[in-house]
Amino acid sequence: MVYRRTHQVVKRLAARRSAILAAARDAAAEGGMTAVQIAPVAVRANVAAGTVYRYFPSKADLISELIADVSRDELAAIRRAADAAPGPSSALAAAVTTVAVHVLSQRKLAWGILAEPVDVDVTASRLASRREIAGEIASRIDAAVRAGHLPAQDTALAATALLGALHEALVGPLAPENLDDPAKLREAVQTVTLLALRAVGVMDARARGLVVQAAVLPVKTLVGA
Amino acid sequence: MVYRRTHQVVKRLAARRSAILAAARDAAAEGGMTAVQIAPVAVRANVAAGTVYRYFPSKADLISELIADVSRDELAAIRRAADAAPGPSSALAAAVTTVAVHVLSQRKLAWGILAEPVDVDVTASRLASRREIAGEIASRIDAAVRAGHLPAQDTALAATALLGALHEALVGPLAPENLDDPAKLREAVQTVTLLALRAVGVMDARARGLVVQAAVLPVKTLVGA
DNA sequence: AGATCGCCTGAATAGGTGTTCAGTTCTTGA
DNA sequence: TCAAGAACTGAACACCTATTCAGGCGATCT
Repeated sequence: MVYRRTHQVVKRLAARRSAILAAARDAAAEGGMTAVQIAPVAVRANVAAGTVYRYFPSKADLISELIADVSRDELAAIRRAADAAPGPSSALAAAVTTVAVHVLSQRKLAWGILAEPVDVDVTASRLASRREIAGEIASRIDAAVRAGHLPAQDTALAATALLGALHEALVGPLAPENLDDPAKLREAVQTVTLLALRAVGVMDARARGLVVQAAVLPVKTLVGA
Repeated sequence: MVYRRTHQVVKRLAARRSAILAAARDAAAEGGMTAVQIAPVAVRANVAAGTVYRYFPSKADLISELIADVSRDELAAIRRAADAAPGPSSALAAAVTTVAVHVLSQRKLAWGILAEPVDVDVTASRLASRREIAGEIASRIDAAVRAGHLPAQDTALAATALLGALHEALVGPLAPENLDDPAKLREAVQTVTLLALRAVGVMDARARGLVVQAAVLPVKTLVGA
């Protein structure tokens, strides 16, 4: 054999793969999942349509991996924010705020990942994504319960409900329009975070305090970006 | 002219139209929106595929009307339940419980109406549906606020968030599995109702009372059906 | 009964996008 | 430089379902 995968080739292949995924992500961020079509994505990634199939068996696989990627980033951000908080309740508040800020800063992408109609089956991947995020939130709620800050409850169901509330309120079809204005955005984030905290049993007054604390870092991050 | 729409014909036309809509609804209830395809729906309704187009300009129109229909029923049920309640807070609890029970009793249909991918554009219709229901919930929250039972808040956003929480927790992909068991079902309804009430600022203890009260009628209705 | 008109039928059509594959280009090691 | 094999290309293909329409059928009124 006179052809072997040299290091250089391996690197180029990996780069192509990332380029295709990045192209898909960009397309989704701009035009939602509808815009993630093989031909356009190929153009963005500077390859031919057929090439995409050398890296992903099917469109479903491409999108699934896109979803997994975005989820991974999201999960990491949530953990980072929560771990930096001083206690279980603030950690929960930080986690919720992080989700809110993230979905708002990439609304089309978030909608695409979460709920937008796609012509291929990506249920499994979406399910996994939700499970990861919901699991993280659930364990934060759990920690707060164990610390005696919240009443005992079905934390899995609560986490799911919280995410549903955030998503629907912030990126769903009824989401407020002018969230491009940083002030409005901040307000929306705080409003839904407050709702979420109260939902799991944080007292109104205490919840308001947590919201303000939690809002400082993520919103700063977002507005700066 | 020797042919005029006689009463009998008008009635038959109306019946056909209803039959087609009913067929679409049945299909959606059984197999989700994916199952709402012109040919199968036509078969269910005992007409030819072409006939569907004598009643609905396009598949999008058919589905839009289906969505509107279901919404109308839903809204009526919510109003009925809320109006029968003794005060604004119970009315809100009743409204939320009604939504929960309804989506649970027709999960596939609800998922189809709300969020399932469809190959035609039904955004407008879905938006209208959500707006109606969210509006009703918002006005119930508003009434409770005005009565001094809840803190002042952005009621529109709160209503949207509540619906998102209910839907995600009860019919979303992470919804618990065995909700066919009436006991589990009742518990799930109560859990999410409790979350919802606390979210808008009802105190934990009071919320628990409202939940139990509100659960009596709708759950009985559901389990009986 | 029969002339007339509209409703119904269902096979054929249309359109759009994921997927394939024969041919071309590039990379490697001798 | 060159043989061998891999990767890439992009036009053609395949498939699926909404939509159409020419012809048949049935209803209406005189």
